[in-house]
Amino acid sequence: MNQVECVKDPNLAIYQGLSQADLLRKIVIFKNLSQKSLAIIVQRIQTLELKKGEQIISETEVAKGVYFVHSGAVKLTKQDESGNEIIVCVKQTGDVFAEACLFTKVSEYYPATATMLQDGKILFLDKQELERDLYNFPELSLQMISYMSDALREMTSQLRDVALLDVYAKTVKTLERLGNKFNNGLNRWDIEIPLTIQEFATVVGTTRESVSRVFSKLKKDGIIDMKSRKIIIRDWCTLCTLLHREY
Amino acid sequence: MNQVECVKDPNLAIYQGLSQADLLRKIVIFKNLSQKSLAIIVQRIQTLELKKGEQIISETEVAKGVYFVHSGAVKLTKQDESGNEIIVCVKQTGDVFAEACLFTKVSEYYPATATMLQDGKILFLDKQELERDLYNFPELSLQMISYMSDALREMTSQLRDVALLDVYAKTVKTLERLGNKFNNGLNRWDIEIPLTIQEFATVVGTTRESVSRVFSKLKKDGIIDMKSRKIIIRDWCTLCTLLHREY
DNA sequence: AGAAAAGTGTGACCTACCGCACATCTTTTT
DNA sequence: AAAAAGATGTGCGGTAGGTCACACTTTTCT
Repeated sequence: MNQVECVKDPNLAIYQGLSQADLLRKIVIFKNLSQKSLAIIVQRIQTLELKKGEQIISETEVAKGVYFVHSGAVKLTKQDESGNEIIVCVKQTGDVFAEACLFTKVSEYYPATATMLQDGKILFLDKQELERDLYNFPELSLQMISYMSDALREMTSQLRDVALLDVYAKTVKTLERLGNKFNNGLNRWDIEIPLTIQEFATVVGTTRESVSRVFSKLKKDGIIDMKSRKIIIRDWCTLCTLLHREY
Repeated sequence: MNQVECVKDPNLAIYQGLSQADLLRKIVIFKNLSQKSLAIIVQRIQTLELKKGEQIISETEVAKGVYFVHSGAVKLTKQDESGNEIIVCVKQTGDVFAEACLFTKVSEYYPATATMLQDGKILFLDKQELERDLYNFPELSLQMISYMSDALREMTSQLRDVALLDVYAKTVKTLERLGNKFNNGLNRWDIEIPLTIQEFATVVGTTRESVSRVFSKLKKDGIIDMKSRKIIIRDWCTLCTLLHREY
């Protein structure tokens, strides 16, 4: 684990078979795969170094493969006809995205647009090659099914929240959800979410202004804070009580 | 809110031996499985005959297995704390549900509540047994991944619609979506959707009254109709143009 | 068939929140 | 360091759509 973080020159990793296997270990669905199986897959992986704001894939583009977040964070967005945007999901180190393009017909588009929220490394694997790997390594298939189970489950909860809750409740819930996701170091204090209020609003499914108003209150209570275009959760404990206390 | 009168009788499970292999062929993920593999799985399948309105699983219940719709239709719902309900998804002949419980920890709940919309046969397979089958039959895993891909993709679109569209647009889109789903016989005319307006409203994520108002217009234009607590789409072609014409 | 239960249609409020406007604050660029 | 670009805070209508109320229709039950 420490070795992974020690890679100084990213380009070096691309040519060193072994160290790239370590890159893959960061991805949940590869974590428990045997060294042998991994070695085979590694050869086909492409690594992309991307900067904040750069677009990885677009929902208007034919799906070519599946992506993995090695480092940094990624937002997945969808638009309606009039250009309004919603962030469907935020992906983080270890996550997979565009997995919904697997086993679809070749002309199918990507399910969403993906954009970097922070600088980071993204791994790419061609659709057909991953499909073959899934066939050859049953453990990998199971991991994938497990991962998709979680994704589906989370998405149904999100759908319920978006449809039923008011802006205040949705905002707090989204803070909890993303807070959990970005609580890397297990430090319960000062969790950073790399989103602006504008972006956060599109996760919640509301307007910038509405979120801003809710945030004003939360800031006053010392629960959250903002610094350099990130949201910082200062008081996780209180945050989690907001919705559960009786009215 | 309105509690469902649940008559769940496990004794209704019928074991029908070999002819059950044919039952399984109706399910998308089993369709292309070899006769041999299928024969093994069949032995563990349980069949439930259920009536309209009967509850199959609840989101407050520990997940025991995965279900398949042999006939009839099923709604999957979630509730928030105050009892408001949303229909997350409607499942039909060939579909799978509760698949999100695969490979989760044993104490995990079902992701949603499932209730019959029409009389029908539901097949059940124990979670652990299906997990083992997935490991043993790679083709089955691939089918499952493919199915979950579609589910994920559809869900992201639905999330976008719920968050961004107004009631009119959401209603029409939902009619299109469900129309496609229930257009069994490929007859483009008179597609029946086995939902009341009340239920339909919870799919759309709005109130009964709002849907009723939109439906009034659509009925006046001869696009839809209602008969015996079903929605009937009379003019599919016009329905599909409603949202796409310029304003 | 008749009663009870469930679902529907529509008008009249009422309110949450969207959209606009504009000032202010923060970050990036040059 | 100044300028430009971007993000945020907040007041103020306007309105889509939620809520309530009640009459009416359709389905189910006995």
